[in-house]
Formats: sequence, C-alpha cells, structure tokens
Amino acid sequence: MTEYLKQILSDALTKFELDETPEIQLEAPKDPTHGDASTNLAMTLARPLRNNPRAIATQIIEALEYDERKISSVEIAGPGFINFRYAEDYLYDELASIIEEGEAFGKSELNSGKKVQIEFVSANPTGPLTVGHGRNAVLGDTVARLMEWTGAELDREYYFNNAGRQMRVLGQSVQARYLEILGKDSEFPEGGYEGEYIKDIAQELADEKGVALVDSDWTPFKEKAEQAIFADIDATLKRMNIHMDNHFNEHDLYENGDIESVVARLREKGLVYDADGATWFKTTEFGKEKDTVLIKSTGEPTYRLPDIAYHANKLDRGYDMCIDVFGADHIATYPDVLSGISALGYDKEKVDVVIYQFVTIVKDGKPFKMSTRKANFVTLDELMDEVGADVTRFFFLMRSPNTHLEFDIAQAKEAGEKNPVFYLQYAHARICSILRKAEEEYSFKIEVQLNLLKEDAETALIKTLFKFPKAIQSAAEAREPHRLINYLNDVASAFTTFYHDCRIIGVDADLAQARIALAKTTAQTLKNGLTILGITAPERM
RNA sequence: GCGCCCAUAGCUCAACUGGAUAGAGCAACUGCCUUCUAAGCAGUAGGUUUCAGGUUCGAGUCCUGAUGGGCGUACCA
Repeated sequence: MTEYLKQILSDALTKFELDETPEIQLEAPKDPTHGDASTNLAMTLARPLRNNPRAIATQIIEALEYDERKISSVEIAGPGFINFRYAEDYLYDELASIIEEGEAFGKSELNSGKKVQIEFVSANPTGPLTVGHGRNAVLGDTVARLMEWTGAELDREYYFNNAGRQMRVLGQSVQARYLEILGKDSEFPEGGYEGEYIKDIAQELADEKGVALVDSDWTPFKEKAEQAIFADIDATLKRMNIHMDNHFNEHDLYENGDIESVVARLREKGLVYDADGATWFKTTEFGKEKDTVLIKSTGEPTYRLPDIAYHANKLDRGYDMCIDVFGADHIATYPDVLSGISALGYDKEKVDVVIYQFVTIVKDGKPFKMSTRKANFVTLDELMDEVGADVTRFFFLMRSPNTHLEFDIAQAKEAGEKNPVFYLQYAHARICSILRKAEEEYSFKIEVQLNLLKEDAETALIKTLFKFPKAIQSAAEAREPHRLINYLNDVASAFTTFYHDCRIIGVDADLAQARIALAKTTAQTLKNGLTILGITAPERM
C-alpha cells in the first residue's frame, strides 16, 4: 500500500515543474481520525514552490489519480498533511492475503540474499552466565531472529578466550579447592574465583581422579573447569531458547597466523611502529588523541589486536554484515577495531555494533554490584528458576537497548502475574479457547465473507494486523526488539477491544465465520511475534 | 580534563529517527463477571519532556551551553 501511495503521489508530482523530486514520506497517523496513511509532502514542498502548504496540497490532490477500490478518501488537514483513508475492499483483500500467508505472515525480503553474522554472549568460561550476560544473550538472539524474518541468512557466533591470566587463576582456584577436599595443604590464589561452582568442579575431579592430580600443575584443572563451565553455559542458553551456530576460539587467530599478518599488514601501511619496547597502532590517524598499544612490551598482545584480527577474519568469511553485541563498557574499544579493519582495506560499514546499557540489579531494594570473581552474582539459571524463561527473555527485551535496565529481583519474582508478557500470551490463549469452542458450535462453508466485518473494532484490528511486517522491519533495522513488543501490545489491545465489542459465538454463522477468521489471524500474528521474541504462545492459561 | 550514553506522569519506560492534542504498564481512585478466559474492559487523576538559548512551516527528537547520573578514557579483558 505504501508503495502504491508513493507511486500515485509521484505521478501527481510530474504535473508540477520541479527541479528535483523530493522523497515521499508516508506514515501512519497516531490519531485514527487523521486517516490510515498520511504524507507531509505539501509541507516539504512549501519552500521550493514558495507557496503555502495547504494550497500545494490542494493542487496535489487535484492532480492525484487513485483506485477507489483501494482508497476511499483523500483529505487535507492541519498545516498541510494529506490524509488517505483505505477503502473497505482493500481491507478485505489484504486480510485474505494475510490469512493465506499463515505462519509466514510478517516475513519480508528486506535483507534477503544477505549473509549476516552476529556475535554475542561471548563470555569467557570463568563462571556461570549471570543476569548481566542475560541482556546480551537475549538481545543478540532476538536481533538474529528479526534479521532472519527479514530474509537474512544468519549465523550466531560465540567468541571466547580460554587462555590468559583469567583462565590460569580459574585453574588455580579449582586446584586449591581440589587439594582442600583431599585434605592436602593448599593456598587459594590471590584474586581467585570464590564461587560454589568451583568447589563442585573440584569435587567432580576428586571423584573421578582421586589423588592422581595432587602433584599436577594447574593445567588439567583449568581444562576441566573450562569444559564444565561451557557445558553449564550451553545448558543455560538452551534453556533460554538460544542456539549458537559457531564457537570461535581467540587462540585460533594465533595458530593460523592472523595476528601476525594483521600487524605486518598494518606495518606495511605505516600505521604501526615500535616504541618503549611495545608495538603501537597509530590511532591518531583516525582522530584519536593517543596511539594505542597493540603488543605490550612483555610480548603479549592487548585485546584490541585479536579483536581486529577477528573482525578481519569474519569479513574474510564473506559476510555482508557483522553485528556485535556489546555492553556499554566496550564502547571505547570498537572505534579502534573499525579503524583497524578499514586500514586493512575492509569496508567498516559492514560492521555494526549494538551497544546496550548496563543492567542494574536491584536486590532487597538496593543496587547490587556484581562480580564473577567474588561470586556476588545472580545467575541466569536462578532467575529462570524464579520467573521462567519467557519472563526472563521478555524483561530484557521490553526496553530500548540504549537505556539502563533496572532489574528488581524481588519485583521480577513477585510480578509474575502482572508481568506484561502475560498480556500477550493471555490474548493468544483466549483466542485459542474461543476457537476450540467455536469448532463445536458451528460447521462452516468453504467461502468466508470477510466483508461482513464492518464494526469499528473489527476494522481497527484488521488495520493493526497490516502493520506487522513493517514493525518487524523497523525493529530489525534499528536492532531494537522492543519496537516489536510495543507493536504486539497494540495487537493484543486491539483484539481485546474487538473481543468486548463483538461476540463470536452466538451470532449467525456467516458473521461468526468471518470473525473467527479474524481472530485466527490475530492469534497467528501474536504467535509469529512471540516466536521472534523467543517466547512461547500458550494455547491455554 | 577529554570522549560516549542518558535525563519524559509518583515509579519503570514508549513515542514509527523532525510531524497533528507526548502515550502505556505499575501505584491511586470510580464502575463492569448467570453470556466466547476478569491474567480482562471502560473511565478519573497525574506533564513547563532537567534548565537556558538556537535552527524552521513544526522540536521530547537536531545544534550550543549549563546541571545531574552511568560508562569509558591502562603496555587489564
């Protein structure tokens, strides 16, 4: 429809003498009395044509030729908006095609043919996933689903580092607990991991190997810990309905020579130099105040170097778009990565970073500072034990990534019944219940007469359903899943109004059949939307 | 000091990327279950969109400055 309106408007504009044709913007007015679609075209033309917007609007409308089967009226309103109203026939034709689409309704070709990779979670295996990782995980997975629904071919990747100081301390922490369990002398490492899960891992080792590891170094402890923690992380992700296609070990970038090659290539371009025993990247060339260390004087790379190599590696794999999901604490690092890859000759427009603000945990009414090392955290598993996976996912998605998310544990636990996710699920379950009853009451003809749907609540609901594909596209493009939630709330709300105003069971068979078709389509839309959010659509509640 | 993000109803947040009278959910108040699920619906109340300027037909949204908060600004990841 939007395309059609743009077409007829631009046809009308050919009758004006314009130096350049303006972009035609169409939007759905907030206030339904302003019609179903509207354009500010006359206002944007006011200046070039040196005429007042309402006069221009009048001329545009005079020049406009439209199909009365699609548009029932065109009006000028306010400062010069041109408002369109859909014809009833159009509504029924569209509804019929939505019914046809079924569980594919909402899909589009916006990103079709594009190979997209999204990297998210990427927590190193030092402990269970916490509520803090939850926002990253759910956001990444949902953006992935949105991209898939707009046609992209998508890979989900988990990037990790199982070497380095953190992992050594982890191994030593397990080692100390292991020795403790066997009653041997042990010294808990400085800054070691204090969580209970460390003891569990040590206990398992003691059960499996007995005293065989008493004289070992920390390596087997690290390996066991890594394996156990990854198994735990995978289980948590699975519980949240998240499946990774790939795990990428930072270590591979060293093994395959990518790290060295990146430094060499940058050096060739004169962007790398040695000073004070370290190797520096000339980030000043890219507008930064200071250059950045790539390799420390100890010979160890800083995290920026593998990050650059990793992104180069991704682009080498042929992705058209690579999306990273980062917490706000990484905000300073990605400009270096972008500088790095564009210096290497890659198109940095192909890397898109989704930054989300921190989750503030509120426990017992107070903000709660978390630390994996100190074992001060709330795990995602604990949270899901309390409120379930659906509520957990929904909670992380309902707000814009760009705003701080306050997660009140007590409220999340208590609020189960009042949580807005139930509003959507309830609407779905309610429709299913009606459909079950209706099947017993009626037997229907083959042909549905959708044109019997003439009540305000009915047409309003139909028009709301139309907006679904656009809601998905908007959420996908902005990488903001909460937009889809807002939309689904509109659907549920429009349905509830319909439910209260229009009975389904008890009216004559033809009308009942038309209303059932509408209810069914609403349920399908809710279900498709919830599927994108990774949330179940229950048939009974 | 410098950079990024944020500031909207008592609380938590929206506002389709500059559009028409700034909207929801909690919390408060008033109604509605012998009829398809009341986990619901209808209504009332609640706002100088932190402040001061600017840009234009039009600003919560853009630019400048101020104030308050978060995160960075390491040869930590």
